[in-house]
Amino acid sequence: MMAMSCKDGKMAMDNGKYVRYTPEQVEALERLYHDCPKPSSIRRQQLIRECPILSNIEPKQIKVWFQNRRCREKQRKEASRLQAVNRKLTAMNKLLMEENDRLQKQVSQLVYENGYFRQHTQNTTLATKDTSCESVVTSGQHHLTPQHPPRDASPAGLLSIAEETLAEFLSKATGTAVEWVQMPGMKPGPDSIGIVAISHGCTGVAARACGLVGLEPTRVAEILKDRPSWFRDCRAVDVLNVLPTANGGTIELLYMQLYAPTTLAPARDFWLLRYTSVMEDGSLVVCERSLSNTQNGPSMPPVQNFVRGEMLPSGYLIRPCEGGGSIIHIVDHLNLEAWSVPEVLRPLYESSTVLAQKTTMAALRQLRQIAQEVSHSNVTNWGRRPAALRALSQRLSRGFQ
Amino acid sequence: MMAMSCKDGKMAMDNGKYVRYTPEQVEALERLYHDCPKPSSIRRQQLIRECPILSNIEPKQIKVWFQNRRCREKQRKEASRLQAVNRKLTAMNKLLMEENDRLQKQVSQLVYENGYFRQHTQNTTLATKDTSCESVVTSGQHHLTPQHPPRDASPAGLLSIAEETLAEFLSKATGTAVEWVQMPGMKPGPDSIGIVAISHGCTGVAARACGLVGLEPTRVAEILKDRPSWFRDCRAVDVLNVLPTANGGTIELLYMQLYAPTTLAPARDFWLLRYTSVMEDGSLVVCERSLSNTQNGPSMPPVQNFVRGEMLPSGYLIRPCEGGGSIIHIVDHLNLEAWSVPEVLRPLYESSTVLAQKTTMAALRQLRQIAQEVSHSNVTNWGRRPAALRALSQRLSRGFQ
DNA sequence: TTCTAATAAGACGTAAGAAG
DNA sequence: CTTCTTACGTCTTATTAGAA
Repeated sequence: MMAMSCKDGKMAMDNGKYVRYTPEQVEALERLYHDCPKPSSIRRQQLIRECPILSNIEPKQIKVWFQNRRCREKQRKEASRLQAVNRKLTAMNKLLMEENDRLQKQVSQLVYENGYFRQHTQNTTLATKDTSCESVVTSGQHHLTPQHPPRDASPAGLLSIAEETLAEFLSKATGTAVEWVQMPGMKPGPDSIGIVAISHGCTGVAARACGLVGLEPTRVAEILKDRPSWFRDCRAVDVLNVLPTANGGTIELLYMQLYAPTTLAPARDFWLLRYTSVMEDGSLVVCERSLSNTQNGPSMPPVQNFVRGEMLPSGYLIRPCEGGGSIIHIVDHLNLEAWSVPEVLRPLYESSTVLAQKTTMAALRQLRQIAQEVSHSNVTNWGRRPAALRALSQRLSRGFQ
Repeated sequence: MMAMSCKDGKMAMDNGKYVRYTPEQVEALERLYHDCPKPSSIRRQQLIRECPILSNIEPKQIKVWFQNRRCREKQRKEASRLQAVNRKLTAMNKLLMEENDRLQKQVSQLVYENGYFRQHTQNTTLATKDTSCESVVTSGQHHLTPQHPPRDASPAGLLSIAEETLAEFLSKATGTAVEWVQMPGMKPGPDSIGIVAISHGCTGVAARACGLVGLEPTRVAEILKDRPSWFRDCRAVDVLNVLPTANGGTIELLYMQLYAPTTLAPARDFWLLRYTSVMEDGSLVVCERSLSNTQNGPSMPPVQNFVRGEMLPSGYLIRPCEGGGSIIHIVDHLNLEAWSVPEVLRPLYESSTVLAQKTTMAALRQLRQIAQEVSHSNVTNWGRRPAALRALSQRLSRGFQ
């Protein structure tokens, strides 16, 4: 009986032992595999007859050997393919980063040279030509704002402002509406926080950043909208009104207060419209701008001890990445009304670099940190659910045998 | 006796059958694994006692289960890690390419605006200021050439010219010595041949490209030096002299003939110095320039039916990539003496775009094609040697048992 | 012809032996 | 122990013979 049960075990070998094939056998099998990795059952029998070294291996074992061999090759091939792709992408990345760096240098050089030209041209007699040229360059923000019908606080009026804000934000984030120059000391790199640039020669101070984050777009928007949690100068953000739009977006009216950088100057407050929407390609956009009387939009009375600051179209463009994560573009563009502080303090209010460090990069840092926490907590209890689920499905398919 | 042989077979199971553990058992084991993936043998015995569902599994099996489980996790983790890296690199690539595109647009805009300013400034009274500014911008090539002691055809003289050529080539390839603008219709992308740019507002015509190639640097240099094999307009390249340099490089004196694009114009020939050298970082550089009387260098008499063309510092920078392959930068910079052809034909000699398409991109295409052929021939006889070698080593280690 | 059940073959995951 | 290998159970899919 025990003997029978042993044979039932289907080891199907003469001596009932687990054997490894001899190197000669393996070599013969490898050779055959090289010629034909997928022999039919007839071909396999033929092989056994033709090759004396394989004659003591059963047909079933041959079949299994070929199966396993194919499986091994597949696994190895996939792994090496992935590594090759990885190497190529890494190299491409390096090349692109260097090219980026070169372009940034070129841009900086051209922008400063340009500024020089412009400055000297203004002092001379090229007034008419100059305007025509400038309108080509600073295309976006200049001629979008003015010529609109009067707008009020009605939904239609707000939506009009919102859409305009969106367009202007995007042209700064991904277009050439602002002459961005490389942020001093910020080279793009795999370990850097992202690509950061600051404005040159536009009104107010502006900073721009883009980077990758391992979080879903909605989560990113959530985090970034909660400005007090990552922007240390942000004292409060109050949502005064929420207005859904027809296209599934949301318009909010916000009141925001920032701390003053020193006690010698009054703090700033802002009266903002925030527009959150989803674009056709699935990108999430959150953009903001100040509402002011000059636009014929709704207005907000001044608040004591606060100087009303202006936010020019700014925001976050959050694009989903295939395979999780997001590509994020941030633009911060403020006019901090430097005239209202003593002259020695004005650089604090007129420095794009300061804005980039305190706001734009702080946002990226916050996102990076949260993404890291999430990924770490994921790693610890990883690989547990799948097995349990599989076990359950097996149990179900067997009817709880 | 048969029963004994079955036990000898070490299947070590009650009924001698290959069994898979029940879903309940797997679930229990997974839970234990989650708490402690590497239990000691004492701990394992304890587990069997504590967990009634595992009581019919032998201690040895438990040990094996944990071993296999650890192995599986390791494999899975490695695979998912690779994939995650891949996703991240892909996203980073996308971001960098978009940023690149934006920067290229910005550069084009600035360069044209600049040209406009420069043109109009020259017509007015800013002569003194203008020079100071221009020297900042077109830094490299302008003020490197003139002030040198007279040089002759001696090794020292040639080396001096070669080193200068190298420096000027590099400043065009990786620096901002030339105002490169995006080649019309050439967007960088994963499927594109590389990043291609053409010159704006420098003497002669110039094109620049960079890209990745799956070939070793020495092989790349070999291919690129064999210009007639890939540059259809190249009629002949003769090496007249070869001179090794102290730093392991090579200086060659070449005579090159190009076909004329039409029969209405005479062909061009070139009298070139080519300098091949290895940089400290392992990069291979092949750079060339024309030798002409004006430099006090060696000279070459004119050839009948040929118009002597001028090659400004040009060349190939070939940097090895970790994991095989190369990053390649190409600069082609010619002065084709357009004055010598009828006016209607001059655009042919003055178009950087034509140069880029016929020379610079042709080089990249040739490399790409050869790399592809190599990789294909590799794939066909792949995975054969390792197995045979392994089998041999096994046989050796066993002493041909 | 089309549908269905039986069969075969392969992919995938995993238990356990072998070698280092 | 880890890594590789042999062998097997399970599930899926392609093929085919027989029935509607």
